[in-house]
Amino acid sequence: MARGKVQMRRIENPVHRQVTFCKRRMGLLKKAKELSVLCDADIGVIVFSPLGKIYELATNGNMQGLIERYKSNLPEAHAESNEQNIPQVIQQDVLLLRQEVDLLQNSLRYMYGERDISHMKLCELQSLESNLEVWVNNIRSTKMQIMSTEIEMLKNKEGILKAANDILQERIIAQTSILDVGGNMMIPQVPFQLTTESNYYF
Amino acid sequence: MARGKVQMRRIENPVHRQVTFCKRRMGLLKKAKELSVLCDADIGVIVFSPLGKIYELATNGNMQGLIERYKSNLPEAHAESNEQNIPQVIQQDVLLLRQEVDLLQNSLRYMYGERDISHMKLCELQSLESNLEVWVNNIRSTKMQIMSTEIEMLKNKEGILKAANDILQERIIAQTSILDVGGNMMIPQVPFQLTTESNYYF
DNA sequence: AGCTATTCATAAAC
DNA sequence: TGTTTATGAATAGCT
Repeated sequence: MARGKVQMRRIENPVHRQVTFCKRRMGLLKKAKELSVLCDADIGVIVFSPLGKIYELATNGNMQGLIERYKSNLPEAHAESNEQNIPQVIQQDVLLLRQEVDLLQNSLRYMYGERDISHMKLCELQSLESNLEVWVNNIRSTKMQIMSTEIEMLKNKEGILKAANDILQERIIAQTSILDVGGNMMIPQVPFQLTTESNYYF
Repeated sequence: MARGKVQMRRIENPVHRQVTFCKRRMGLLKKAKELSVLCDADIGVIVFSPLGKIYELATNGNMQGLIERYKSNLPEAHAESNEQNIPQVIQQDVLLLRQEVDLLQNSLRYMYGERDISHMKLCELQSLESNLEVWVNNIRSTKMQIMSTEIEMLKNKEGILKAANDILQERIIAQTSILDVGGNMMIPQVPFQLTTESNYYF
């Protein structure tokens, strides 16, 4: 409700969620007290945190009595055991999650493939296009960074291998001269190539 | 809370009290629902009106279960009873759907605002970039279509105006010749230009 | 935990 | 009760 409208869905960031839980829980209990005082009503509020901790408010100071009063005035629809009700609750959860999945898939479909932009106005398309261009540019520069790192690494590797190669060549030449005393075995003209051109990612 | 600060005491005027009760009760239940959704909490609210009427909200859809859980006051009780009573198939469904939702939300997060692409792999960026390019191209061709239509329309308008212009010029010339009998008033060399270049949208 | 810029809730009036 | 409006409250995002 401040600094931006909040979406009515579970807050994914656990820190934000905890902070919001704390703040809004206080707000809720305050509102309940106010309603009770202003309108002379008895109110009970029970809050289970996601971790199972209980916060409660009973404006008459007695939650048990309030619950008894509630039960005694209950329409008998709720009186049955909860063993049948819980699966219903879960079924509701499943239904909600399915809807959520549908919604998200639709959004993604819009973002990726099936973009029915035919109904958009020219200025909206203009704005969309430039936003996407900024985005693509960000992606390109990130790609460039990654590739630069890769190239740097490969160059280092190449240097190391070249040095090793040189050393090995000298060693081979030395050994050849020793073994070749009195003989005429050829010294290899082409050294063992341990390095190749770097593979760029295009 | 509006049109003057409200005193935190029982509202004496019965009409005002009833109106406030109705409004604030709705607000309280709304707040409870919001807290439940945003912070993944189970909440129960019971309100007894001054006349004894009951209003209730149980965010898990089952006030009885919530009261049981409250009475037992055992944070584990809820989870245990769930695991005992709910078929594992359903639990798996819920788990899978939750994972699906997470996955989709992550994808959307990429697509929309939080474009922290620094952790993405090169191939992912590659794919993202080409998707966006396709998208931008779609937008451009849609823009072109819109602009073509606009240009066509403007050209038509131009033609109509030019024709009107011609007619008006002829009429003016005719009138001038009539009025100019015996006089030497100048015939306008530059006709009234009713057309201009089309305004393109660049 | 405290501070604002915002959004939200709602008292009053109809 | 539903709607509108002016205003006080709640609170999201930061620090």
